[in-house]
Amino acid sequence: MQISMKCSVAVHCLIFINEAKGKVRVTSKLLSQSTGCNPVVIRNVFSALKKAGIITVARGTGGAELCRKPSEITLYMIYQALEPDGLSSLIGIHSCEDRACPVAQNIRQVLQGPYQKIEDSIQTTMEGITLESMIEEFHRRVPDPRSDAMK
Amino acid sequence: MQISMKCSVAVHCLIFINEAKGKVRVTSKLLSQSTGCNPVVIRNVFSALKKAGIITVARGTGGAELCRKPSEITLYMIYQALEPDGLSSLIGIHSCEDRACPVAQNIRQVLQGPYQKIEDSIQTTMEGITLESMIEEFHRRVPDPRSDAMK
DNA sequence: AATTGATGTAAAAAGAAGAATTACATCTTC
DNA sequence: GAAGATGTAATTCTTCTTTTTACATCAATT
Repeated sequence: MQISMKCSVAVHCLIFINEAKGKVRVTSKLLSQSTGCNPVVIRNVFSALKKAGIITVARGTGGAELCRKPSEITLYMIYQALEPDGLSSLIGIHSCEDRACPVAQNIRQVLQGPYQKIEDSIQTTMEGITLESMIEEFHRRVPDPRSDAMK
Repeated sequence: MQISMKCSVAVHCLIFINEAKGKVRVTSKLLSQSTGCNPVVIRNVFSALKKAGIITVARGTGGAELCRKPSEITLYMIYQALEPDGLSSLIGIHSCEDRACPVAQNIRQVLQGPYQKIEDSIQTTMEGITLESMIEEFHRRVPDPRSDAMK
């Protein structure tokens, strides 16, 4: 399983929610139009982000809002929210433990250390990337008319 | 696309080839029995490792051998040999550039930096893992009767 | 309280990607 | 030339991801 589109869709949603703050009510329909995904996909992303304590979603009336500061939301939090199995789902090992060959019987154990190192390095890198930094990058490309950046 | 079984199968093959050196001729059939994969899968792995200059395979008579020292073979080399598209295939971004929304138009660019960082960290970690270290780990679990480890 | 427009989920369907297999050409040694 | 291997294209089989359908629930408005 790759670091899938779900993750990039989630970042898309979060940036959108941040930009829309105080302007428009962010519904799953609105975001489905912006992302090109089905509204159900957005709602599932919402559901995951909500469970992770990243956003709140109003029932009935609708509308999503961040419930943390962008500087406190890391890419790793977002990824973990969407992928219940975490990074270990990123790596696959063939199964052959039941074979007579000693290599077959031990390959999983031999690979475990190296693969753990890879997962750890991904996690560390992801933890160093905040939503805030991505929003800043976005504003570098699309200056906010309200902000001082235009002066 | 995940860091797939192909990669773990390749490491399996390389350790096997190293262990078999001077003892038995390593054919695709033999490794298919050890790994549980179809011989064609093994031959495809062989083909990729051969192109990467990691092993040589004798035609006609058969038999694979390492053509580098295990200390010179990194996990990244192995991975790259098997995945032509490299690490970028590990991460997916939804496509929505054609939409009117400014977030949609820029999300790809915004994510590019962060995702590049992740790929770089994976590469660095993989480059630090050698076949030699994995063989050592294997021997810690299955002492080689020929080696001094048994004395 | 009925309507409207939204969320929350389960479940089915469609599509894409990975892996296994078949088939056959080619090669080397005996 | 027979036997046993590799090399590779092409097909089939599976599995996973993604999309879509369907419907229950909810909150504000009329």
